Amino acid sequence: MVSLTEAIAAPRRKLSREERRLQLIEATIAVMAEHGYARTTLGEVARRAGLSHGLANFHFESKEKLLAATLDHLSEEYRANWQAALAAASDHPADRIAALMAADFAPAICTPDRLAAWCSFWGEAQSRPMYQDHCGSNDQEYQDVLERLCDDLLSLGGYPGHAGRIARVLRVVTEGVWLNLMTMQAPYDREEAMATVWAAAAAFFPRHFGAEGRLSGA
Amino acid sequence: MVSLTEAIAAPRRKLSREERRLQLIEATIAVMAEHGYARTTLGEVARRAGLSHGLANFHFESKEKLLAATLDHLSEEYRANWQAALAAASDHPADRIAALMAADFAPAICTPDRLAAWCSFWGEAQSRPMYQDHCGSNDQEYQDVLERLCDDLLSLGGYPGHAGRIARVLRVVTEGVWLNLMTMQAPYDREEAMATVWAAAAAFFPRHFGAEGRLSGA
DNA sequence: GGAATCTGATTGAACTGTCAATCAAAATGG
DNA sequence: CCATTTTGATTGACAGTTCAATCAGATTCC
Repeated sequence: MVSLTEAIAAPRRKLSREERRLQLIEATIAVMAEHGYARTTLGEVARRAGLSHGLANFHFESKEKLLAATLDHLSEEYRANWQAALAAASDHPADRIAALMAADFAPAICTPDRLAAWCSFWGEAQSRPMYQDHCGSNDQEYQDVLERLCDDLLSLGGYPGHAGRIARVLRVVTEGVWLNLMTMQAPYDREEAMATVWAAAAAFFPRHFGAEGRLSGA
Repeated sequence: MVSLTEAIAAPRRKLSREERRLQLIEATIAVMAEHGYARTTLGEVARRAGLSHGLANFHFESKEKLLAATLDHLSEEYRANWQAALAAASDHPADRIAALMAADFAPAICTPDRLAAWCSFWGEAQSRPMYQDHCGSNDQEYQDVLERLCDDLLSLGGYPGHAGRIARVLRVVTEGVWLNLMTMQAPYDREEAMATVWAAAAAFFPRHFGAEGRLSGA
């Protein structure tokens, strides 16, 4: 017999396949951030999600596939975020570059949990082939888009320089800042992190970027 | 003194404390690079060194202390490398900055094994307090030195900009490039890696740096 | 009722840390 | 200069723990 209160208080025991998978993936991100890759166990993930550990195997077949799905989730989320930012930006290459760089620090993307999870996947040799399978093409696409935009802005602004290398610098500055946010005892805040990437952009494109980001008066 | 043949044919079963510790540390770096932090076991380290796993505990008390000693070793080696490079450079801040940046790509430091080991320590949440204890002050010292040099060069060259942020950009570019070398399927070579950091330096200090590094005609 | 979902006990493998025995080298003594 | 003793490095077996994966059975949904 199911009472009304019971039905309200207790969420459906049975969630849809996708909802349950997502719940386990989010728990995996949280556990990875707290305990690290090495100590991310199915038991801990299940406990965090309030489920039994057998369920993780039921939905993902193996721990390895759960981790792969987690990486896929992060990768897709990241890609959707920068593509949405690009879609909302104007046609001017400087605006598009600014949108791309700011997107990496969007509150939904740049959370301690997610940064830590990314770092775990980068750092763990064991996960490297998986990373390349799941993220290699996304990373390449991002790099290609950014390089093309840098090339356009170099022409438009009459700047000297090598588009590929400038794009790579802008890219690794973001990754490096992310790494700083993870490894430093007392990291600087989001504000200062963005000021750092704007400093890099301003160095290459001084008439289009300043310490606060995109210069509108150009 | 042991005879020459003896030294070559049969390595002494008994090495000095320091030699044995170093041997185990080097084996740890190799195993971390190959199997990752999560699958770095005392047994595997010992096997790599041709010793029994009990010996690792005998010399380091615990796995955790072996990993801490390994991080210490990497950290000291890194620090000695950049300090030696600085000592060999002229007084001109641009020369000193160039020396510092080139030092990170010295063949002794920038090996696949060592890069992978660094990435493992960065990525593993579990090792983060240890990293801060053992490397926090070294990282800070490097950053302070670099910032001071950037400040000097800004004044000397009459460049605009914020020394702290420029120093941070130069620093994270190197770290980001290191990360690229680890995570990319087909990474660019050392030559291109250095060209990338020179592009960053040239963006901030265009009269002192070019695509090939330090400009001598300034 | 039957399929899909979920639980928790169980199994077997792998790992860390411990310890008593062993052994090579150094120290000591004759 | 050789024999004996001592030292401490080294081994390998063992105990205790943790974990991934399995599975039989319970529960829930349609």
